Formats: sequence, C-alpha cells, structure tokens
Amino acid sequence: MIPSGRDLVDAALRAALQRAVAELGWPAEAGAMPLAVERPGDPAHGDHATSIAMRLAKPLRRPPLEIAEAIRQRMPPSEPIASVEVAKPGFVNVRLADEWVAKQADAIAAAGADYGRSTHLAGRRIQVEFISANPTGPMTVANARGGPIGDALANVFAFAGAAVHREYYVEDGGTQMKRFGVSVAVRYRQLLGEEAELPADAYQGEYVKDIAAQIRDRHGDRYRDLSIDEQAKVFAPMAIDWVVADAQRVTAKLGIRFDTWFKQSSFIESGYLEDTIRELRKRGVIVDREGVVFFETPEAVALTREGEEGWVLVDAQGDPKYLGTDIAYHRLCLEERGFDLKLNVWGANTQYHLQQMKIALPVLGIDPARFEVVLYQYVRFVHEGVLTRMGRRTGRFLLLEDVVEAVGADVARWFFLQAGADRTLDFDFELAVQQSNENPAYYVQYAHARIVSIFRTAAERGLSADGADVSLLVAPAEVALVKALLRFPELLDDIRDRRAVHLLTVYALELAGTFHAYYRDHRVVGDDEALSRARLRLVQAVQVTLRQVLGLLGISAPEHM
RNA sequence: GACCCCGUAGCUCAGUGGAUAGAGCACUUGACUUCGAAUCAAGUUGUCGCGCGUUCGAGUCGCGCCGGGGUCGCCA
Repeated sequence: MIPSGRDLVDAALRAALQRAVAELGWPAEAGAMPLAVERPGDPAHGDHATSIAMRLAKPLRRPPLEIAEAIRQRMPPSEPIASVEVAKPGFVNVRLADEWVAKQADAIAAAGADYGRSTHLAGRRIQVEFISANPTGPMTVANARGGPIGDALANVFAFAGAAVHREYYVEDGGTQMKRFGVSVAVRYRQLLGEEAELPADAYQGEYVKDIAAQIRDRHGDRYRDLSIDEQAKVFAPMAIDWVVADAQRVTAKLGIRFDTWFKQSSFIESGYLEDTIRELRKRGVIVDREGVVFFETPEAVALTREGEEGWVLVDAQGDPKYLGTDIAYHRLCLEERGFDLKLNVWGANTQYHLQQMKIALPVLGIDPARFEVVLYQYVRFVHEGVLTRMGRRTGRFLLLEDVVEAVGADVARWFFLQAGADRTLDFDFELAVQQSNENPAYYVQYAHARIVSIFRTAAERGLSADGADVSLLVAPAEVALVKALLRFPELLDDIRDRRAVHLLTVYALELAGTFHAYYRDHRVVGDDEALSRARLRLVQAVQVTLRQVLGLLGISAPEHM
C-alpha cells in the first residue's frame, strides 16, 4: 500500500501541530482539529495546503500567520517534502520534492494491479443492493442507472478491502405480481383463441405476449381450464423467471455480475416477515385499524403526509405492503445475514420511503448508520421529439439492451457514470449513436491504447522499462504527470467518503489529458537509451493507473482501438 | 400546498468552506516522411438564478424568493 502524498503531508503537519501544542501550551483540542489538507488551485501555492491556522486563530486568540509560522518551524525535514511556506492570510503550503515524486513512478509501476488498493474497509461486510427494479418487465435505461453506479461503488469498496456483496432484490411478493400474472393470463387466453381483454391496470407492453407465448410453447393448453385468477397465480412465477432471466442477460452485457438474486417471496414464505411484525408489535409501534396493520410512532405521525391514513405494513386482505416487507428485508440483511452495512442505490421516487425507513429501522434497534442510500435522479429520454419520463406501465421506455447493442457497454457505462447521482440525466438515443465515436470514454481508452503501442515500438527496438533510473525524470511535465498519478489513492478516499463514483470519470479524463499533452512534447522511445527506459517506466505507471481507474469503472482498457 | 433533486461558459457537466471558478463538446487557426491525429497547441467564453445572513473567507453553509425536474397509492 503506497501512502498518498496527502497522507504523508497530513501526518507531517499533524506532528508539527501537536509539537506546537505541547511546546507553546495551546489547548489540547487544537492538536486534534482536522487539518483538511487540500490541493491549492494555483501551483505557485505548492502541492498541498492546510488552512488550519485560520481556523485556529479564534480559539487560540492569536494571529493566523503566527500559528502558521509555529507549525512551519516544527516541520522536520523529510525526503518527500521539499519546502513548507506560510502564505498571506495564514495558509501553510507544502511542496513535494521532485526527486521523491519521480521515484513514485517506480513504486506505482511496481505495484501494478495493487496500486490504490488499501485496507481502509478491511473486515467490513458491505451489501450493495442496486437496480432491483420491480420485476414486471424488461430492463429499461431508467432502471439501469443504478447498475453502473452500484457496481462501481462496490468495486471501490472491495478495492479498499471490504467484503462486498452485490445483491439484486427481486420484489416478487407484492400486488404488482398479481396484476402482472393476470396480464400474462389474458395474453395466454388470447393465444389459445379465447376472448379475453386486458384490464386497464394491466401491463400493456408487447413483452407480456412473449412471456405468454413462451408458456404456451412449453405447456400448450394445459392451463386452459383454470380460472383467470388461478392462471395468474401459476403464471406469475413463470413470468418472474422470464424477467429475472432478462435482467441477468442484460446486466451481464453491461458487465455486471450479482452475487445473489434475492427473492422477496423467500422471507415472506418463511415467516420472517410475520416475525418482524411481531417484533414491531412487541415494541409498541403497531396499530390495527379495520384489519390494516399500521406503523405508528410520534415521529411517523409527524412525517405522515396530508391525506395519508398512516403507514401501512399489511393491508386488510393480509397482503404485505412495500414498507412492511422492506423493514423485514433490511432486518434480515442487517440482523441475520451478517452485513455491517447495507447500501442501496435507489431511484428518486423512493425519497419518502427512505425517510420512513430511517424512522422504522431504529425501532428494531438497528443503527440507522448501517443503512445508507445513494439516491439517483431520473433518466429521461427523447421520445417523439420531447423529453419524456420513462414508465413501463405506460409503455414509453427505452430498453437498456438496445442501447448497449447500439453504443456498446463501455460507452453506456460512461454515460451513467459521468454525472453525479443527484443530477437528472437526459438520453437522446439518436444523438448517442451518432456521437458515440467522440465519446469521452474513447478519449481515456485511447490514452491506454497509445501506451500499449509505445511499448510495442519499444519492444521492436529491444527497449523496455527494465533497469530504469527514474531520477532522470526531471522535466516539469514528468513531475506533473507523476503528481497526477499520486492523486489516485486520494481520489479513492474521497469517493468512499462521499459515495461519489462519478469522480472516477472526472479523474480519468484529467489523467488522460495530462498524458496526451506529455506525449506530444516528450518522445518516450528515443536515442538516449537511459532516458527512454526512465520514460517507459513513467508511461508504465500511467498505464497502471489508467487500468485501475477503468477497471473500477467497469470499462475496458483496450490494446487497440 | 408538503417533501426531495437541480440552476456554474452557447451546450453537457466538474468544483461539497479557501487563494485569480475549471474540463469536454461547439467555434476559429495551426500541427502527422519521426513512439497511434479517436491526439495535441493557440484563441474566445462567466451578474456561479436573485436577495439577505453566518464566517477572517461563500459557487460551496443557513433562511427567503424565482425557474426547471420529481414524489405525494392499502404501487414498488
């Protein structure tokens, strides 16, 4: 594990601050204050800086410049740090030593696939649940947004040593299932030549016919004499199998592999849901009214919306509702299945549900910090010239599979990961296909392919990075390039802290750009053999880092394009 | 009406309390007999929606407006 520049600077500043606290008799709390080491925008201000002196000025009742100076004087000389300066309002600016930076190219290249790997989350068992669309139809672009987000987040957690579990929650227990089953039954009857009409609240999509046809092909008219409700009951699980198979095929095309496809019906049938409601009852938060089971606490009442009767867990027919099953499901994951943290990637429509869950889980003694949600905003698409919200029941949607077929998995993943989760995404299919050749994903992949090509050229001339002397990397652009690489582990810290995977794409673009510029001005394979070897080592370190970033994004790092 | 998200360059978006607010696309002009031109270089682009507040310091935090998107089911 290579400590990042920020970690080194942070540790040195921390030590200096604590020394100052001890020697100058400052209050002990001052030594524990977060340093918040940052990167100055202006290179003239060094590589890392802290504003701690300004923030300590008031509690210590001393001018910031004096505090900054006290810290600066107590920074011991060290190999990575070239200089420490105090600047105007009270910044402490730290500059890394070029020689040390250059050396890191060696370390990064040697680390290879382990570059950036850490133990920050070692021992943590994290379930990342994502996509989990209502299993009543094929996967659309709207459902799919959680896919790359959840998958990349899981990658980042695993890379930090967590035991990560990717879960697709198959919600096959609710009322939508009955509706779905009836829809299939109607189509089945129609295929057998009977008169049957789709109810208004049924699923209208063409795929329902496909499912019915599949049942007819496999079972013929075996179910002809059943009532429509009986047919619905028999067909619903078959229809779910069809939908899950579709989701498995399409997510696989996007490069996503789940550890479990966990069925909601499993814990309803096992009695765990009932047990959970008994438990809630024991805690005195259940109220029964006219056969309906409500969750009721003062907090819940305060949040309850106008016109809403209450928070229904089970309806008068005995059918469990979303909140009821979800409380049981989360209890199952966090109390029985052994996850320390359950992180869900959910669509924006669950915003109210999320607030309900935050109130309900602590009632069962579950620490709400163990339940987290990355809420992403909608994906809209251009439908007949207008931006439209996708909906399966309305039949207005864009299939993920069609998009992946048209632009490829790499470009599709990039699209979903390029912006923060809380920004609405608009997708124009025609435009996406048309512009896929100038996609930013290719800009990054091209940098990688270019590096592979450099090594091909080097090999033809019998050159490699073996025995490179990286102290020859003294050009400013070379030092800058290594510094860009050194940001990678810091970036991973930020992504974990903020659950913000889109930062990977931002960084990938910057790194590729820095490399492309370097490539133009500096010949890697040249006449000077020693310098060529050193530069090959540098380029190798860039390749290693690009691979890591692309790998975490789930985007391929091609040798040719 | 309540609640959630967004408002930053012509467009798509970074920037999550620091110093002179950035990148890609688009536009203009240059650069391939030399490691891949899916690239690079140079040029142009801003009332950070508006107002008030907190702070040594606000695009960033709080409050209030304005504009856009979303949710408000015994659906999930």
